[in-house]
Amino acid sequence: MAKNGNISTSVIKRLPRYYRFLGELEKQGIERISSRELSEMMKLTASQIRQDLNCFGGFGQQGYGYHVASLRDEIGHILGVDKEFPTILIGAGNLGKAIAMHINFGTRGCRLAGIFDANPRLTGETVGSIAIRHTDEIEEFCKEEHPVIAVLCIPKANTQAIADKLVELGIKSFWNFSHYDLTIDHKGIEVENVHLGDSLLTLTYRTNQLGKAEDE
Amino acid sequence: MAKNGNISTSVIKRLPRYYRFLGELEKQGIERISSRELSEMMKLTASQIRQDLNCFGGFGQQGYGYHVASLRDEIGHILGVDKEFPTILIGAGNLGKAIAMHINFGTRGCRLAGIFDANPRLTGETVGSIAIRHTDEIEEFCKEEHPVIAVLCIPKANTQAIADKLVELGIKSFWNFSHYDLTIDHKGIEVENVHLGDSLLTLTYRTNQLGKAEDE
DNA sequence: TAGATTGTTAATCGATTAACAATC
DNA sequence: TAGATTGTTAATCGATTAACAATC
Repeated sequence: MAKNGNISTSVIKRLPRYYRFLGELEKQGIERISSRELSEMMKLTASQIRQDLNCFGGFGQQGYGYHVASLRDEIGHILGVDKEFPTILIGAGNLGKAIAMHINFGTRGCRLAGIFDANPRLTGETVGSIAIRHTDEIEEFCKEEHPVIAVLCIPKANTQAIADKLVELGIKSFWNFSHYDLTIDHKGIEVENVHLGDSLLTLTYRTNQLGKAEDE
Repeated sequence: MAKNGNISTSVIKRLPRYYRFLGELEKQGIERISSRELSEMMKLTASQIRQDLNCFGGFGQQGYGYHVASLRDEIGHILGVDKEFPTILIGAGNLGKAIAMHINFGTRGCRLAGIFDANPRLTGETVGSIAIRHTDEIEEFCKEEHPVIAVLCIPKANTQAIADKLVELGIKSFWNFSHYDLTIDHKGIEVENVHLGDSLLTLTYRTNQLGKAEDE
């Protein structure tokens, strides 16, 4: 299997969604599904599903379809849900705490190993079962625990500097929630910028368009 | 101006980013910028920028470029930042509170008018300056205040039912954070699904690929 | 075997990039 | 005017969809 290699990002971005839908199907006790049935559930074309899955290998069987449980396992494995990338979160404000509590890192190949904040008043406070450390301790922590992923929930002014520092300390991937477009020029570093504000603005745009259509 | 109409979603999704970068430039006191300069900052092509902006009108001037402040204003207007869509947020758990506190609704064409939670113990507690109401009050609230946008920070099991109810109460647009793919079949309803877990999972995938490349 | 449904190739569609005439 | 840079058309590229032979 896994004739992996250069998969387009369009495909990659659909994989977690397949994974979720297959999880639901499995939970409902459904054993097999055809690309056509799945396409109706997910509101995309059967062709696209078959095309996407075939980037990684022939997971289906002619005349039968796909075995839900094993397809889900395959996709999970491709995504890396069976990994345990040590992960740190920087910035334990409203958003940082919420991300720490709300996201199940464990089911997504990550292990949340440490939380840091520059505010000494937060030091020692716990989020879930994890104590907040002061940011001064990041360096030592990285040398001991070798985290690979950093979640950034910090003000935009500090983001680039902190990220550069973290790269030196061995961080390979950033999940960036600050209102700043993080770019790292070193290669071998991955960045996922989440811009919640941008997401809301596109909804505002579409809401506004609804009103205009009415007027015609 | 505004030869608006059927703009592709690829373009729409880039608009908030243009808006942010132009805001930064304006803050730095930069008056004019060419598509080439902007393309270098934003890491996309000058051609794409000119193409994108021309969907809406000729905002530039040959031989000069674009006037930063007025281009920003134009894009802001297109996005609808000058609107005040009344917005309600349902689910005042970790994530709901964080969204309420962390997102500046006002600068994005929205006015956060109410926060609701099913847990009566939260009723009366304030988030920012807004008191949490019990979900039983949503109906009355909608009849009085006519909110247009709903932010859903609720468990996936309830999402579809609550959304359907809200459509009846006049909500036009959903910003959905639940781990559920909300689809509304009524037309004239907009949905923006935010799947933070999916976002993390694509980062896990890429992090995993980094390790593999090393082995070659 | 016959029916169903995949894997895969070919056709279409849309988005991005390149090029250049228009024009400030 | 000459130089710069847009607006816009044409060319390219990539992603999606359609079609169908392979095969379970």
